[in-house]
Amino acid sequence: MSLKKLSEHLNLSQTTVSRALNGYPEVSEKTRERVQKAAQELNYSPNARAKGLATGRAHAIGHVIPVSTQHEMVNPVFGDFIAGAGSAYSKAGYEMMISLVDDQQQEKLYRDICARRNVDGIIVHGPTMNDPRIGLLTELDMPFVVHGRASNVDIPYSWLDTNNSRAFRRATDFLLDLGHRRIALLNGLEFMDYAFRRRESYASALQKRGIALDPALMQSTEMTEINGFLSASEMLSMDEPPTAFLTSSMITAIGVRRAIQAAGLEMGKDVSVITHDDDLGYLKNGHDVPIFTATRSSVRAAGVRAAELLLRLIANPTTGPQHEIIEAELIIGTSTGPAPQHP
Amino acid sequence: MSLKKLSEHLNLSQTTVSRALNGYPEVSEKTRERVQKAAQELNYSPNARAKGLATGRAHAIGHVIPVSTQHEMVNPVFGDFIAGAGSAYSKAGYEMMISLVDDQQQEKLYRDICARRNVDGIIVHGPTMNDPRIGLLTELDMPFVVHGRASNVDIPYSWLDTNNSRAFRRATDFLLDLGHRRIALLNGLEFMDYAFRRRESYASALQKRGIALDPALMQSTEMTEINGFLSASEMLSMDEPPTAFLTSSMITAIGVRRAIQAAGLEMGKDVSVITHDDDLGYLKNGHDVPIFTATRSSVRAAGVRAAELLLRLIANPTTGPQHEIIEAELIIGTSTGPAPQHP
DNA sequence: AAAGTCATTCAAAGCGCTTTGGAGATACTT
DNA sequence: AAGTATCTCCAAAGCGCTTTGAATGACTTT
Repeated sequence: MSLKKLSEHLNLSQTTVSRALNGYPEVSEKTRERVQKAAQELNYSPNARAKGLATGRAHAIGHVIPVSTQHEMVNPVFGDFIAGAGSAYSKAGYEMMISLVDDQQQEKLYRDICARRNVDGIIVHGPTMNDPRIGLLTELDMPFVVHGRASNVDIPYSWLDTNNSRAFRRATDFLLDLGHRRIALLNGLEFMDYAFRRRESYASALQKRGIALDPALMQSTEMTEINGFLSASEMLSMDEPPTAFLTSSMITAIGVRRAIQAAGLEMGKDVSVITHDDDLGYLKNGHDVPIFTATRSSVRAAGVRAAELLLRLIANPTTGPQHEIIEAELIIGTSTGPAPQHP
Repeated sequence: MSLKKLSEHLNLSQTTVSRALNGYPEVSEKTRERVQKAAQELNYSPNARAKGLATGRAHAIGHVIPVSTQHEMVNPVFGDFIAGAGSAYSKAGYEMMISLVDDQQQEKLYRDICARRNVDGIIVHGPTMNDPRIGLLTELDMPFVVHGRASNVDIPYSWLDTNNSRAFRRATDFLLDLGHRRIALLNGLEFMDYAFRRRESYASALQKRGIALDPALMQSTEMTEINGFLSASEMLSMDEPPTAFLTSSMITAIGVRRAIQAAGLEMGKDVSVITHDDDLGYLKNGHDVPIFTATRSSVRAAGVRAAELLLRLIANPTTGPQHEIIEAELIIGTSTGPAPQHP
């Protein structure tokens, strides 16, 4: 069913039918209703490509997901972020276009996407320090919003980020207040900007209390259950093991819990654990009482807001770069307790 | 940079430039090289919408993800499936278009997608029994591949599925061979076809050995850590608790492990656990030795193969429906052992 | 030398929509 | 009654590409 056929069927011009369906005022209400009814009945939906060509807008947003070739791993938060963003898009009548790209050929892919013009904007995932994509997209004049931030990038750009610094400072302080002095950090890969920020604020919180950093208590790996288990097991078998762990994801924390139990210790009593919790749908942190004390920030909500921000940016191209920061809540679970007293 | 500008720049017609870039033979090699060089330098990529309009092909595949409004949850395997499919698409020069839809308005969305013509094919996720989408897409004449199968749908259609029946029969038999008689099943929601199949084969394996089904040992929930923990805790406190668990996902199994430990029991000795393992990137089942005995089948690989199958279907529209079945491997970890002997 | 082939190239139509710049009909002024 | 404003509606151009059908010139063939 094309506009042409529909208009012939109605004995109207394509102009009138188009205007009737798109809500223009130069059409009588009677005609509009007649047109809408027929469109419904004949299941007419305008051809998106033709519409895009004519209007110059694709009504689609691109998400470019970096896939490191070494790890062949997709960040597990990605599914929830997409779910959030997707719901915002469908409300606004936008499509979501996803491209995977390995780190090598980022620039080419971004250039292609922009040249091909089948998205009106881009969400940049997984920013790193000095991320080159920000300069590139600015130069290519493509609206974009970064999920996260990129330290050391000094041109202005739009972003939406969890306040990782604040969250990890609070978490570290919380453990310090409980008397912990040997606090381990199981961080994500630190070329990722958020991981870099988390380490910085962990470090500064310790130093503010005059506690020297111990590199043996700081790990930076992919955030998997196994890595949490391995790192924690190793640290727990040290001469002076940590009394608390600060981890970057629920999955890592689950690995830490396993290591604690394997070492014959009790979580929340012998060893405390705080984790960041992205509030993933399939990985709820307990039901009534949270299991892990955690800094919680819904990545799904972040997806919604990032999408909305980008859509606003596209609608009003003159407004400059926008920022949004999301504060994580510190929720108290059963995984933390006072540092054990040594005789 | 448009074709028109490029051709003016080269003093050639649009026809010739288009043909040169698309590999048609009616162009001299010298001209072709000149055109390709200029296109490269000026960073020309044809406008995807215009190309699509002219050729009638979108060079994009749609993935429609069901999001149950009650649960607001995205299946965690989705990220890995997409990663697999996406890599196949980018190799073939296709885009991936993702739509989220809540169960209510499925039909309308599918009709719209087909009418709007901005995808050349669709991957159907999460088939249920009697899934109405299969009939609908067949009627709308849109190429599609189902990830999974739909029992009770009798029209032919293309699908790719893990052999869930075989996997769960083997897993159940494995536990039976170890002497277990009270085997619990923590299944996914059973309106999903794969969950239905899994239960059927679990049940038939038990019955084949003359063991009556105990409804108290069969749960069907969303596959979360919490649900695994809650179901297992409840069952372990029964008068006659199960000596083994069969779970539908690693995440559930992790919850079961927690319940076992919380009950003061040892996994692999007091209680055995077998799980299905989708081989997700961020949830590896151990490193050298698997933690859980599991039926393993990479959902990422399934994504690659489903995408390839659909692309083949689109390229050769005359071939009838195609099927692909993926066998899960049974891998032995430390979570299983002989049934404990009661005095 | 005329006719036929072949290799290159081009002008123009068409994909399905939006949008510009009227045109015709009706209602309102004076 | 003519003049003007207001409603409705339409024909046609244009978005950036592919593709058809034809033209051009060089080279063979008769």
